Amino acid sequence: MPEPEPSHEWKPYHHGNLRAALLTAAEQTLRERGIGEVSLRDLARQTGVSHGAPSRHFRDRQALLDALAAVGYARLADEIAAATRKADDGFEAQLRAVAATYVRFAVDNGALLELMLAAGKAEGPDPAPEASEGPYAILGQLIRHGQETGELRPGDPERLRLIILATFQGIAALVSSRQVPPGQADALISDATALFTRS
Amino acid sequence: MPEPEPSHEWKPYHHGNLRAALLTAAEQTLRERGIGEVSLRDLARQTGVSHGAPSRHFRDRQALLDALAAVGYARLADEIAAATRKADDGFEAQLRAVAATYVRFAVDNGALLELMLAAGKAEGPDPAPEASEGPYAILGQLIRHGQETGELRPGDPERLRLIILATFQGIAALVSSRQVPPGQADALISDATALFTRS
DNA sequence: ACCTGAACACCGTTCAAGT
DNA sequence: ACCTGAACACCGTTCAAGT
Repeated sequence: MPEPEPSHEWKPYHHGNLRAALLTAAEQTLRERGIGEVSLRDLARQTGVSHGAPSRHFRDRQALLDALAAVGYARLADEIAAATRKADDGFEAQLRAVAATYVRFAVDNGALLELMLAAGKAEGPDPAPEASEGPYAILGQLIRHGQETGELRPGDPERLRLIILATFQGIAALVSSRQVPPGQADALISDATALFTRS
Repeated sequence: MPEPEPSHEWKPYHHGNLRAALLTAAEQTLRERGIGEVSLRDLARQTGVSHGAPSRHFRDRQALLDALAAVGYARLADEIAAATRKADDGFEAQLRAVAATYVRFAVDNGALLELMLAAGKAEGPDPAPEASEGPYAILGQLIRHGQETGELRPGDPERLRLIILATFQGIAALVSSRQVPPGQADALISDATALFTRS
């Protein structure tokens, strides 16, 4: 007896969306086994498709990794936006919340974050969002607001943004590379934040 | 006519030191073509040796990369030590010199530094030196000295060390990942240093 | 349009064998 | 002690061919 007819005309062989399935599998492999273990052939096996199929959706391995990095940036931006909305009890608390979110993301998604930062160094198009959007834009807005209300020290806001970003990113890197235990992160973030707000 | 006798008894087949030759070739390949292109087989070809030979000196590919990271840490420590010796015109200048050296190292040896930082996350033994030695020790000494003479703000020296280290490392990461043009690094370093020294 | 499957040129790792 | 060379199980990428 025949299979029930698929709802309509063309239907992908195995997936409604092989592309999405590959990305999901890739992120899981990245998390569990590290970037070196992410191979197109293995992802094809995991999603039940022949080893040549992924090339329809990603020109090569790097294209898949770039797409994964873009997913990571979108998620980080969401998390930071959510954290700032939650911490509405003052400017310094919001700044701390941004940092804490960044550090937590770095700890929970170490390999993914590494991929996101490394993608910027390659030749191809950078999957990182522009400074005007994504996770960094929120920090920029926060800094301008803090300077307007006098809760943040004065000075070139762009340079201040970069220093704050560098410090938070550096703390995240120290925690993520286990040079600093995660439990110490909050104290470090508080110290650093106080450094910036204290005029 | 016979080859001139080698000076004495045993002589390695092709090298006085295959290990060193492999590391040199690896660093060059790392710099010119990126970490993904560093393969044991290719290094064996470059050094004129069979593809199985490297395993006598490095158990596997990761062991070679770890050794390369250790070389990097040693060189970074040397450069930072040299920079602080040179900049003997006051505490703040020394602190700036350390940061500038770190950033320059990151720009000149991007892939190597990435390797150094990534090695800490793997399972095996970390090639990074202890906090009591290597590049980070110099920063610790500098900070203690700065606090004693009152040129650096007071506070837990270990936490201050970590924040300063994080900030410098973060600036280096921003420059290295091209989120900040190299020409802007010095201004950023000066701003950050002033933030730390100004009580 | 989307996927298959063979083909090619690469890997890392292991291991008996040579010197 | 140190290296060779074959063997094995993997890769990424390409491309004619199928549905």
